[in-house]
Amino acid sequence: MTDATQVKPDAFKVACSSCNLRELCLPVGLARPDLERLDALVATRRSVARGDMLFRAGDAFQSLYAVRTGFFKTCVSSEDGRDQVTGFQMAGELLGLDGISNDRHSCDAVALEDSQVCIIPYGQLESLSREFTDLQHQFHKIMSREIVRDHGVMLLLGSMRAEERLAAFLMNLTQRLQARGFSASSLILRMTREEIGSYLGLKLETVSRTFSKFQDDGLLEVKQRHIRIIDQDGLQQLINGAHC
Amino acid sequence: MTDATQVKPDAFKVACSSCNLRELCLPVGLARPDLERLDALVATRRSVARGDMLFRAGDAFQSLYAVRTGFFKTCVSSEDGRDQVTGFQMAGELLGLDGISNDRHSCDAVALEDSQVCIIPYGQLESLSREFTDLQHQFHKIMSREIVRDHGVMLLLGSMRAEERLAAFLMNLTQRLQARGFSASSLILRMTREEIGSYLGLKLETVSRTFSKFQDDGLLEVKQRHIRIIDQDGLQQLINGAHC
DNA sequence: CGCTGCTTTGATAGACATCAAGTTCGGTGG
DNA sequence: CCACCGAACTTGATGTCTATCAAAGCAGCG
Repeated sequence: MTDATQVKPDAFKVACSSCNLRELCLPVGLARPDLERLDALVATRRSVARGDMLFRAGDAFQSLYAVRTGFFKTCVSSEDGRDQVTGFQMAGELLGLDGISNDRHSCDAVALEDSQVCIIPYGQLESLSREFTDLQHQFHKIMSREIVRDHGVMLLLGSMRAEERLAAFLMNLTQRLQARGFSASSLILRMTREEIGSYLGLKLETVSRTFSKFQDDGLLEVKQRHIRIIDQDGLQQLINGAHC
Repeated sequence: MTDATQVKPDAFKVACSSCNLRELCLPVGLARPDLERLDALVATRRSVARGDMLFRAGDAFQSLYAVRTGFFKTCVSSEDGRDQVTGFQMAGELLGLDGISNDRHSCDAVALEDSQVCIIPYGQLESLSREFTDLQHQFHKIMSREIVRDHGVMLLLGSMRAEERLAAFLMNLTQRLQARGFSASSLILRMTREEIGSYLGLKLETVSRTFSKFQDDGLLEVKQRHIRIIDQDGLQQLINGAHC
């Protein structure tokens, strides 16, 4: 499908300063001058076809990537073939922070639909954030937020049951979609049941069964990957331990 | 026990530049001039008695903390009383990175034995790392390493069985202890079975049973919190999926 | 010396995994 | 345009692992 020689970044660009994601992405809260310097830094974009990898574990780390359009998953795997989805990323979210620690990426980033990312050369980002306090601080916040998010996932994996996990997952997804102007009640999943299961520490059959149960309980309407949320409060109660 | 009025940081200090943890802590790889500036920044220390909290979720975020002596756990909890240990920290490791995202800490840090931490005022660290490229880069590496570590825990929680989890936990602990000059084969656990269980997504009884099984299988000698590792390779094989 | 908190161990139950068919859907080629 | 194919999904039957409930043992400390 995609021509392998066509690896060159997309020519045309949209500056951060005029990007409609600037309130969700790296530039949050930056003033004019900072923003214009950031424009110069984030000069190139790259398209990633559905199923292709943006980077993979072991690749040399050069840049961070901001999702401009589309949807990604990241997965780590252990020496024996165990595999774990560590996150799903949508527009405005950053990919590649794992690479800083070692100068090598430690996970794979796979596009779950045809996507576009902005390339943020890491060395230049470090330089620029030595100049601009706000950018520096914003970048630190993003890394810290990732740590906090991961702790939330650990809580989920360590202490929740299947229904709670799936409910939490759906609430998180819709929340993020809503922040991007999408409906709070209707969504299309970009990932398979197996990928959801991997993320949530469940088998795909359990994910499927739990979707069915939610439908039976009148919480959702499920048609394959089309989900309509009927009872948001009900889902929230599930997360808040409405068991025992 | 500890006098509540005695909250003032410990007066006497040991400079980063002459600290025996400098190869494990924030100063890794820093040259003389950077190191001396860091000395000025990390001026104060604080003692935390066993069972006391260094900070708790919701506290205003001011500083990072480097463990100088002792042992900590960090835990997050959800609105309903669910609780999850997200990590154990020993000498040279940093605490408080979660706080950057929100200007509030999002987890509790509890001393598991009488401990001492070096206080790293965060605002000053940001200033200094605008001046010193190496310090900036080192700090970013530490945050990134935390993210990578968390992904490893997600893999553990999402895809490993009880024996594998405990084996991985023990191997990780001994590795870190060894890097600090302790024996690779003999250790004293600073945490309860319940805390280990919380971290590993298991109940305390399961942790206890698994210890017993490891002992029966000749992998360990377990006497309460005293652990002697007899068959390191055996443990490693367990982690690498020696099941099925 | 007797608490109290931590740990071990046993018996049972429950949640999720596994194995095994079917079903739906989207894409492809005739 | 329709039929077919394969991937993804659903659903059922069964099994395994871990949680839960319960009781007893151990160890450190006042």
